Amino acid sequence: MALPRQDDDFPAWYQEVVKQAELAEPSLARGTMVIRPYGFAIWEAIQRAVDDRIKATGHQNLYFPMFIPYRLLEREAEHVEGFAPEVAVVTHAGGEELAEPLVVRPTSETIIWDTYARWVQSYRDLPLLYNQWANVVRWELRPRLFLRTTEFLWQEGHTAHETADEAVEESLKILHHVYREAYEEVMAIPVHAGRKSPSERFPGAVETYTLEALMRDRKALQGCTSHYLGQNFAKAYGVSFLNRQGEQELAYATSWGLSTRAVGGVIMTHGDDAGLRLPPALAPVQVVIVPIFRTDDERGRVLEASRRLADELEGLRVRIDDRDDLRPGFKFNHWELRGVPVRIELGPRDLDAERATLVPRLTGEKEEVPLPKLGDRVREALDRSQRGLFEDARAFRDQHTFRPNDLVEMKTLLREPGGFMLTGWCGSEECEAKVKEETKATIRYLPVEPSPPEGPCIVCGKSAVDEASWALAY
RNA sequence: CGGGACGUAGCGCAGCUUGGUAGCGCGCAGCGUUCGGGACGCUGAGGUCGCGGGUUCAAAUCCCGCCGUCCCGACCA
Repeated sequence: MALPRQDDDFPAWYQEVVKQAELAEPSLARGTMVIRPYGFAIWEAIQRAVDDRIKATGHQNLYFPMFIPYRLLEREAEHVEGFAPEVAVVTHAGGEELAEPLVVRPTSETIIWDTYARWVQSYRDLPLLYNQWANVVRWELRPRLFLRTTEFLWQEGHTAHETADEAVEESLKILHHVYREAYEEVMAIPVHAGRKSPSERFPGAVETYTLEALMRDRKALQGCTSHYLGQNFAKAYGVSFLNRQGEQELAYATSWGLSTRAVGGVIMTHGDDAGLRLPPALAPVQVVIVPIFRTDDERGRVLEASRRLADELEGLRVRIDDRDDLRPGFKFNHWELRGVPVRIELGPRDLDAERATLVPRLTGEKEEVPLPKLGDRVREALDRSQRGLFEDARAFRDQHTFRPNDLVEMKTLLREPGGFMLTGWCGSEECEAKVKEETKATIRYLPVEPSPPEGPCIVCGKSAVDEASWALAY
């Protein structure tokens, strides 16, 4: 019943919230999950936020199949090397062994670029600005609900461009105007936009951009990726076009994705010991009205007033919890666990005084509001919750961002209190690997534009080429 | 895949050492009393004891094999 405390056991807290709030549960095949209606509603709200912005930036949705001939995967060397270990392969179907095995897509660059080859002949055919909502499968070793499941839902955008500049611009546009906005304005999760180090890059990418957020256990979560793929996939799959100079040229690619992992980010960014705290823009239920009564007479009065109130809150997602068999205290806990931003208590005492009791999930403080003012106050409380969750998360993140002077200090800070560590980095993979070996921290992001910081590499002491942000990560 | 823990009712667990009628709490159903921070009483339903094999008159319990889950590590959106 009671949740484990976050400070005592964060992973146990997380699992219990997901289960008790009825977001999702593990299913039969290892690492798969059933997303329950309440959890799926949160995902749908994220989808809407992302999809609207994808379309607003000029993209169209389409759909590619989930089965990809194995040989297609093999054409891009880096790509196959990166994904082969975690790919599920179908060898039998229709009661027979297949002449050619099919992979269940771990991502769709291969089939999409193989198709694009037939769609692109001229610079006039470019750009292709397409996105698909799909499920993908990656055979992960250690699954975790929402954060890392064998099958997950996501969108993957795949664009083809005439020039490298245009493709780079596209991948950054998506990062900032689609993903960052969805994260910060809708999910109320503050993020750092950055660039991945070569060792953390997507297999086959020239550059991988990322949004990184800090969870309440002080571990970082990668919120999405946006890749500039250069001409690698065009070359592997033969996507060439006649350019403005009349020469054959390979198209420039981007791909970018945001997955159901984002739901996990919402849980771990905002949740507290009482359960979820959902930003109103995302909350399947924004306002819950809990009627309080003893006698049948009171029940009639209070329920009627509740319905009137719900009507007045038109346009908001309002729910009246009129279950007869449960007492108010139980309902309070029930909806707090589910993160509903605003609760309104309505009982005989309130009605007699022509007021209602309003309780924002953000603060938990009860406020008595005269009925005529309630509509305005509810909307105000929702606005305040949306902003408050974001501000809280940002303050938490900033309080957990440090600039250690040496590796020893960084190691100490990573352990307690934890968070993002900003340091100079010389750019060598050896130094990166050494930090990982000694602290388990990895480079979460580098600035989008490389800008050598003052001071040396925290590992080797040579001059730094980049400011790296290190953290323990999911 | 390596190290550790664990699989018994929907959930959490006891029972196993020393083989012999499968139990407790929560939840669930019915009825009644309750109702402003996780109510209570009575009655009741619910079990291939993870799966397969072995030992035995008899296996949740002992033996062998397998499967799965969780935690820690390597891989990762």
